[in-house]
Amino acid sequence: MNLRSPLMLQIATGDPRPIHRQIVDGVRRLIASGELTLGANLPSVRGLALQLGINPNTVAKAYSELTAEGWLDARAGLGLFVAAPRQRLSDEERARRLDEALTRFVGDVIALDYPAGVVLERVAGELALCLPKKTG
Amino acid sequence: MNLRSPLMLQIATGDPRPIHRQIVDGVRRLIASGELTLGANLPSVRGLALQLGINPNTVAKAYSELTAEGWLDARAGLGLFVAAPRQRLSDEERARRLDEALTRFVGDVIALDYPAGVVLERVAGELALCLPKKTG
Amino acid sequence: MNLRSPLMLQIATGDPRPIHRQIVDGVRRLIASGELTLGANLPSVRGLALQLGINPNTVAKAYSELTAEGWLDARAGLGLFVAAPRQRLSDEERARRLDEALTRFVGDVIALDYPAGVVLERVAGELALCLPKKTG
Amino acid sequence: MNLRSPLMLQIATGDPRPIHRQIVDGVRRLIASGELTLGANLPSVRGLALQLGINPNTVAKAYSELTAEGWLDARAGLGLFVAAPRQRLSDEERARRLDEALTRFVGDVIALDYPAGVVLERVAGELALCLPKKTG
DNA sequence: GTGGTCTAGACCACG
DNA sequence: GTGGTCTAGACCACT
Repeated sequence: MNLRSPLMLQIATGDPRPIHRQIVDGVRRLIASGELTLGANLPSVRGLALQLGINPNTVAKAYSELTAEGWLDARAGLGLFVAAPRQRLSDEERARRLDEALTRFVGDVIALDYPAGVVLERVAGELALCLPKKTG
Repeated sequence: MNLRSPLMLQIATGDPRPIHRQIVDGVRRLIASGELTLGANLPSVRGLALQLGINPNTVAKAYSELTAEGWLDARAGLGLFVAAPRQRLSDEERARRLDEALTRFVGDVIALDYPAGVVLERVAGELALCLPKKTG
Repeated sequence: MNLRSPLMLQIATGDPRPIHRQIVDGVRRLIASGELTLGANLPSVRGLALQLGINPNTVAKAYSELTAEGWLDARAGLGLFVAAPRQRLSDEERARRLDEALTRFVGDVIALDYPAGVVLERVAGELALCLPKKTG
Repeated sequence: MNLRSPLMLQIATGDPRPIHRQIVDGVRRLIASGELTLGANLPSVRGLALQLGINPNTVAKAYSELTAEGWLDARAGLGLFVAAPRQRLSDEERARRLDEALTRFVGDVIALDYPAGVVLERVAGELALCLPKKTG
């Protein structure tokens, strides 16, 4: 994998999430799915901002969140790198966040009146895209 | 279950969702799960506000969203009632919203580093709680 | 037409509709008639409140309804924009709402004792103003 | 036409209009369509309340509105009768109300994205049910 | 009593 | 600056 290649990220203007959130989610996804591996060098703040056509401050905010959460390591003068996996959150916190995401997701999906089987298949499909290397 | 009984709803201060959103999600869930059936009378705006320790306007906002979405009927002077179920959204809109919810959910959950199987089990469990009529 | 220009909206104090409803109807009309096109930037919540001499919360309520119905996209820090058109309601729901609007309209108009021809002409005229793309 | 026959009126619980408003609209419609002619005797307050399964106060309120607007004459001890047609509202007031009804109707209908022709046909059909005897 | 509307003013997150 | 949320308190129409 070559360093400094453009991230496979896209900002969707229709997406209700704030831009920096889309970046954070996207990078976490790329790391979780293995497309960004340990030590990979991320685009610079200015580079990614240029690539996505957004304000560098927005990228900086996203990177700083990812660093705070332990996904990235910032090395002054060199850039940002995918950090070694470690227990980034306490088990309590992880469980709490899973509950929250579940509640929100189910609340949204119930309104759509899909059969449970269909929803489960879609969830499984999406997870398979992102998590196989962690569980296989 | 007697009418006007307190709703099985709780507001979590740690939850990032705004309060009125938590109420909307919760009521939709109670309706979908069958705990609130057609014609059931909901707690009054002021009553629920008192029960939850929040401002009546916040409850009114939640109830008004539920009414706009067709889940509740409001009758001034009488109260709020669970409305007759009907297909409110087009198929395309439903599919679009499912995609949106999926993307958001997976984005949230990936960061937690749970095995896909665990997540799927939890989703299945939550759906089973809410959609008993659909799966039984 | 330059962005952020004042909306061609007026609040009629004699109108029995609540203010936020008049705004919702007015904006939907401007969108349907093509005076507000895809991506157009609407006046800010505070700006429109100032223009109309009403409380910003009232404007926010109207904008929030329009966003919930899919007419507008809101981006915090950026503003509100006309959303891409899509089929949001099922055919049955649309038919139900047309029936409801018809019943109400005819109920209101009968009391006025106008000849049917006059009423029809007026309706046709109003529709022609709003749906030029559909009729031209 | 026999006196004191039940009115062809129905109260729809799903209808967002308050009950007394549904009665007022319904009676005006029956008068306008000719189903209730000059001098016809209306059901008593208690009788109509019983027929519709609602509170007599609600019926009384509706009848009092109709009397105030000049549609009915109340004759103490005898009951209520359809009043002789006279100019009940000023031309200005009638025009204002027509405008209001039009604006509301068009605002509601635009959101449904029906072709103008379809809407016009439906309006014409509804009006034909109520107004032919006035215009033919 | 009920729901609905409006105002006023505060605070937050976003860009 | 932007939109979004929440509180507080007033007033209205309906039953």
